[in-house]
Parts: sequence; structure tokens; C-alpha cells
Amino acid sequence: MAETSDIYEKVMDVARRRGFVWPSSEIYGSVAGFIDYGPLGAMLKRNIENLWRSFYVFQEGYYEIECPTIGTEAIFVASGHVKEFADKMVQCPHCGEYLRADHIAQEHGIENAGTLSSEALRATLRDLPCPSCNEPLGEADVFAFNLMFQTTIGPGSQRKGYLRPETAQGIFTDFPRLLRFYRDKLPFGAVQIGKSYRNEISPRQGMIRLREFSQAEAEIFVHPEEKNHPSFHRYADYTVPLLTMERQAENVEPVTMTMRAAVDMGLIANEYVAYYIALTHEILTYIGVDPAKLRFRQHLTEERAHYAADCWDAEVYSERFGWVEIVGIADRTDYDLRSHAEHSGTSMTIFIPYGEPRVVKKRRIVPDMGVIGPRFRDKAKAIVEALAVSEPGEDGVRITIDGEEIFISADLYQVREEEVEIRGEEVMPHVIEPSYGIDRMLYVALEHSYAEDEVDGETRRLLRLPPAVAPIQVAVFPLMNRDGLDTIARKITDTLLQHRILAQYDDSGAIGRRYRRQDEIGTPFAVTVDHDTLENNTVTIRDRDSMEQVRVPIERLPGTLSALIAGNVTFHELSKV
RNA sequence: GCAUCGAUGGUCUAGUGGUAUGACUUUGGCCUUCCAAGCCAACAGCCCGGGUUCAAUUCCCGGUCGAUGCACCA
Repeated sequence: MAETSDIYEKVMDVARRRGFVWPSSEIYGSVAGFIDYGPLGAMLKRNIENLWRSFYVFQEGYYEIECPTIGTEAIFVASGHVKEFADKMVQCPHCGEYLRADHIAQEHGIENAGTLSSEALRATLRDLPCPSCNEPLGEADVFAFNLMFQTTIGPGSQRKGYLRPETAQGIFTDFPRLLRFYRDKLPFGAVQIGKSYRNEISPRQGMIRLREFSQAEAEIFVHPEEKNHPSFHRYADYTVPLLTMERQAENVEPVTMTMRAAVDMGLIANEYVAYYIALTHEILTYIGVDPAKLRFRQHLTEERAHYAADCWDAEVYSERFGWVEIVGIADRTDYDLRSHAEHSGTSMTIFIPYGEPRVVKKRRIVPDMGVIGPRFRDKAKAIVEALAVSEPGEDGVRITIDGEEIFISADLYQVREEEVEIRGEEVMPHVIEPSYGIDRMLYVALEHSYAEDEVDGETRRLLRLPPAVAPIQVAVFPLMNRDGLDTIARKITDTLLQHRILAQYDDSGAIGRRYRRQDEIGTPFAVTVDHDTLENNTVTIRDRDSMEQVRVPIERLPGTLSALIAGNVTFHELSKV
């Protein structure tokens, strides 16, 4: 443990010292669960988010929306967060333990303890012993603890609001608008990157459990009976380590297989879920997660939300925290849309036309209102409704209205056989939801890219961040601060910046020290101007990981570096030319 | 939240009832023809609040943050 926690200490030490992650509002005393991203951390985070966008927005074509972080109570009543996110708790006056009030009552044989009010629970608990210290709970107060931050909207505390505990609800509440935007066709998706808030009781795992955190969520709306992804071929042969329910029960290692096989064998519920498992694997390895420390774990039936058809977590192994959930990929069925439709009264369905209109034979019972109206007066309406669903006999039909049996003779209605053309049906889409914790992605990228080398008997600390996410992309050094080398190096820096390559000039101290500084913050490439530059206009590009150098003409720097950063060419390939 | 332990420049640390040691880093200069070299100089610190005391970074109480265990983690 001492050795494993070391890595966390070392990573966080670099993160603090070099401006990746700082305790928030440190000068007034920082608060657990809140962090600041310093200049390099903010840059790294933005790069990770943009990489995520390149997959979900550019590759998948799911456009990004942005909703408020504060929502009215109604939204979270419908989403279930007001009810499900709040626990009735009690603090034992003797030992100070926080306990679930309803759980204690339930254990002592109280039926439906979960539905009792706080007052009723308090009365019930008075004579019950604390499960922790066995002293009676007495007059201990029962209070609801909801993990959502509450606020009020406008003056006078009139309207209750909550800080969103996930970004997803904004996409659900915009569903009717999104449906029009995507011109009434399934499947379509929308994504959102933003802050979410959960008032964690005890956030004690550094960047892993924050009270304010960033999520990147995609909500993909699909036809309930068509869960084959149109581009499934992209990942059909992609292999991913899967820790299925069965393998968890048998306590065996994950099995690595193709997505095609996993779907065919029924291990993954459908192509959509499989597709995003593979895509997630690709994103995570892209940002620097070690594939050997990445697995996809299926939720067990009892931990899965009752409405979810299937749910997988991308878990990354951290030396410090063990297997950490980084991404959740769930088939949420139509739970969210159904709930918002019921609570808001707004239709959340899409009309799907059939290929061919279907002709259906229907029997319609048409009442003779001229007779039924005057004869039955105030019962007439109820009779007509009952008649419509009745099964008439030859001479009439018996129906029951308010317990009274009434015989309606056959001359009071006509039975017509009609052919009705049905052109399609209203369908409530199912939702596939990949949900990413950006802060956790950033942490594991740091932890997995942290490395220590031995160079000439000295330890070299470095972050092996992939060039695409590294906060600083290129460092530019004059070998020595004279003979005009510095002037050339500054000019190169400006040129690179103009090409949107984030370059940093440094002429302070010995060259070796400058390389080390950049190694520690993960800068993948360093350009050095030396005396040969004065002769032939070439400079060296030095590779962070191998510490090797190649010479290239100055005018080819922007193109070469861009290709290296984009991953179109590797340094190894470059050095062979 | 409870219990135990801890908190000294950016980092690691010495030490103390009378304002603090050293190293590394950083900054400026000298030197230096590619991986934390050397020399000179400079910047910078006792977590916050209250108490005891002539005097508190030091002792006491409370808080904050961190580590560990328990609880919590839709």
C-alpha cells in the first residue's frame, strides 16, 4: 500500500506544483470535493473534451447542446432524483453514526417503512436501538438528505430549484425540440459536456469523487425494435475485455472478444451498447489509458437500475483507488421519456410510418343518439362508452352502469364493419446513454502516463501523455542564449503559434534542465536551435519518450510537428527517413 | 459524519514559549557546443479562529484540509 499510494502522491505532487490541479479557494481554506484546474490542467481537460467531441460530434454526428445547470423542481421530480436521490437519515445521539432511518424501521418489522413520513419514522424509532451502539435512538431527528444541491429561483424563495446531478435531463426535456431539429427521424442523438453537482456526504478520494464535476453525456434515441447500429461494422471486429455478469459470479477474469461475437452470444444486449463500449475503449486508450488496465464490467441485475435493459461500466485500474468507474454505458429503454411525458403532459413519441399503410378491419358500434339520449338522459354518456367496448349479441347487449344492469336492444345501435387504413404508429424511442466522467478521465490519464526513467543515474520524471492531449505541444529552446540562437528560436516559436501549435519558448538554465521541465508536464516534442542551424537552417526535434533527436529544416517544422501531434506520423517513422 | 494521526517558503525538511535551519525549485547575472553541471546574488514560510501568557509557529479548545479505519457513495 505504501508503494501504491506513492504513485498517487507523485502524480498529485506534479499536478499541484506544475499547475494542473489545485485545491479550490485555497487562500480561504479549501473545501473537500472542489478543485481548480490550473493552466495546464484546464488545457489538458479541454483537449480531452475536444477529443471526445471528435468522436461523438464529428464521427457520430450527434450535435452538442448546452442547458442550464440549475433546473426547477418539476424536472427532478420527473427524473426521480427528488425521491430517489434523498434518503431519510437519522443521527444516533449516542455514537454519532449516520443511519438510514427507514432501514432501521424495516429491520424491526415495520411494513413499508420507506413510505413513512419523517415524523412517523421518528415516532417509530424512539424505542429502537441504534444498530451501531445499541443505545435507544430516543428523540433523534429524522431528516431527509438529498444529494442534490438545493437553491431558490428568484426573490422570496418562491420557487425551488436544484443544481443538476447529471447533464442528461436537459437533453430529455429538449426531446420534442431535438426531434424537430433532426426532422422526425430515428435514430438521432444529442450530447452535452458540462458541470454537474452532487452534495456527496464524504468526498475523500481526491479527483475521483467531486461535489462539482464535469460530465460528457450522449443520449441516443433509437427505435425500440431496431437496436442495430447503422455503422456497427466500424467496431464489429474490435476486441474489448468484458467482465460479464456470469464471469463476476464465477469470479474469473474478463474475456476479450469482438463486439460481433459479444452481441451474437447475447453477452451484450444489442449492437448499440456494444458499439459504444468499443468506441469508449478507443477514446480511453487514445487519451493515454493503459489498455492492460481497462475493462468493461456489466452491471449485476441487482445493481442495475430497474428500467435499464443493460449497463456496462468502463473501469480503469488505478494504483491508488483500484478499479474506478470512468464511463457508464446503459440502455435506459424509454424510462426517461415516459416519465417526462407523464409528468409534463407533453408527447414524447415519434410517428413512424409503415412502409405500406396497413388496412385493418374494425368493428364500430354506432349508437342511435336520437333515442338513447332522451331515454337515458344523464346515463347516456356512460352507456355509449360501455357500448363501444361491448360484445353485442343478436338481439342486444347487457351493460353495467354503476352496478345497474341495463339491456340495450339491438335497434338502439348499428354494428358497422369498417376498413381503416393505418399509416404508422407512435413510438416512444429507447435511449442509449454513454456517460463519461471527465475529471476521472483526466486523473487516470495522468496516473497512467506518469513514469520515471533512470538517465545517467538521475531519475527523470515524465508524463507520457499522447501528443493529442498534452497541454503544451512543443517546447522551443536555443542551445545557448547567444550568437543569435535565441532570436531564431523566438521566431520559430511565433511561427508555430501562428500555425495553432501550442509552443513554449524557454532559454532559462542548462539545456538538460529545460528538457526535464517539459518532460514533467508531458510536452511530447522539443525543438532545439544550435550552431548547425546558423549553417544550414536545420533544427533538431527531440522526442520526449525516447529522448532521441532528428534534424529537420526549419521551414518543414510546422508541417512535421502538426503531423506528429495529429498522429499521422510517429517520431520513430520520422527518424528513419 | 465519527475515531485516530498529521499540517513550517512552490517542494522536502530542521527547530523553538522571545518570528525560524538546510536542500531542491524559481528569478537575475556569469559560465557553458544537447539532457536537472558550476559560481554569485535575490525572492519566498510557521493552515485558520479563539483561549492561556508580558510574549504562541510552539501549550489548550474549536474549525479547515489531508491520511487511515468505520459509515455513506441514486
